[in-house]
Amino acid sequence: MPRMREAVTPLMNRVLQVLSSEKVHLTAEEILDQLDDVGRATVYRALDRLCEEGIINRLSLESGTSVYEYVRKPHMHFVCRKCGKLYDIPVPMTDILEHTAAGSGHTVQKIDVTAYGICTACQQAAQNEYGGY
Amino acid sequence: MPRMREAVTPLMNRVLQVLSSEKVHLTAEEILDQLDDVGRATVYRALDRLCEEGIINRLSLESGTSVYEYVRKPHMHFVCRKCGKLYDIPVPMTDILEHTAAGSGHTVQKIDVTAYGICTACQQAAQNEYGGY
DNA sequence: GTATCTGCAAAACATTTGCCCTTTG
DNA sequence: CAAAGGGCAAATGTTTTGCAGATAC
Repeated sequence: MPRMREAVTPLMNRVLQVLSSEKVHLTAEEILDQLDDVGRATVYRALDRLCEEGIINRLSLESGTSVYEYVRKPHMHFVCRKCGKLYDIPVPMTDILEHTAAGSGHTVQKIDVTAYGICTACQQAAQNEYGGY
Repeated sequence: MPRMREAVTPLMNRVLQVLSSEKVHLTAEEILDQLDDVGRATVYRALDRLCEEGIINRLSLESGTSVYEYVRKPHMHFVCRKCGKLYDIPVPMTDILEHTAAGSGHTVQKIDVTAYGICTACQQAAQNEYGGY
């Protein structure tokens, strides 16, 4: 009988384990660093398939890199343009947005809401640097 | 007297002219194609500065490329994962999202709302291909 | 034994950098 | 002439492709 494609391969599981660690959002490179016997291509392939399966979520940031996170409750992201840190922010009306997009007749598979700006921490740092006396 | 930086350089103007053409969303490559006496780096620099000035908007798509558009009324985007086409969709509650993000104390400079899925055109094409009789 | 999973190295792609020449106030 | 704009080629960084070996049904 013909072989069939695994839903989740051993390597996909190892990637998921890395994604369960302290840091919630990881780049492909960060995941690679924690799996040093594994090749680049393999990690990228695993990430692609985990996205297809809907287990993880890829965020494409304006910096040009992508970060990956487990799929959880809908939420939006805030990216600090100074320090690059990514914050999760709960967003209550994903369903409204989904409805809006679906209203055009398109089939919506995913919605990204991402804000960019300067985070509280960087604002305070700037304050201490220039505002001190 | 010391020279000072132009707000909008001649080249930035040429880029804006290209962006005023039929197609609303253009990649850097598409803009380059229409300005064939201009170097890559120059176009990218102009695009960066136009973004800084708040005249145009950079969209970072999950395909890894960016597209640029004139800044207009707030709206969201729908990207078809099959044909890659980008649709504009009016979105009424950008202010709510902005407020949500600002609630965390961060300074919000920009909000991206992008949906991904299969567009009406591609759905119909698939229908005709497999559903015909 | 055939399709899947994986590794490695090279390729591809988008964007940025460094350097040099030109222009302008 | 000092700073800014622009061109070119090379570098950078991220992701993908091609190919070969191992594995599982």
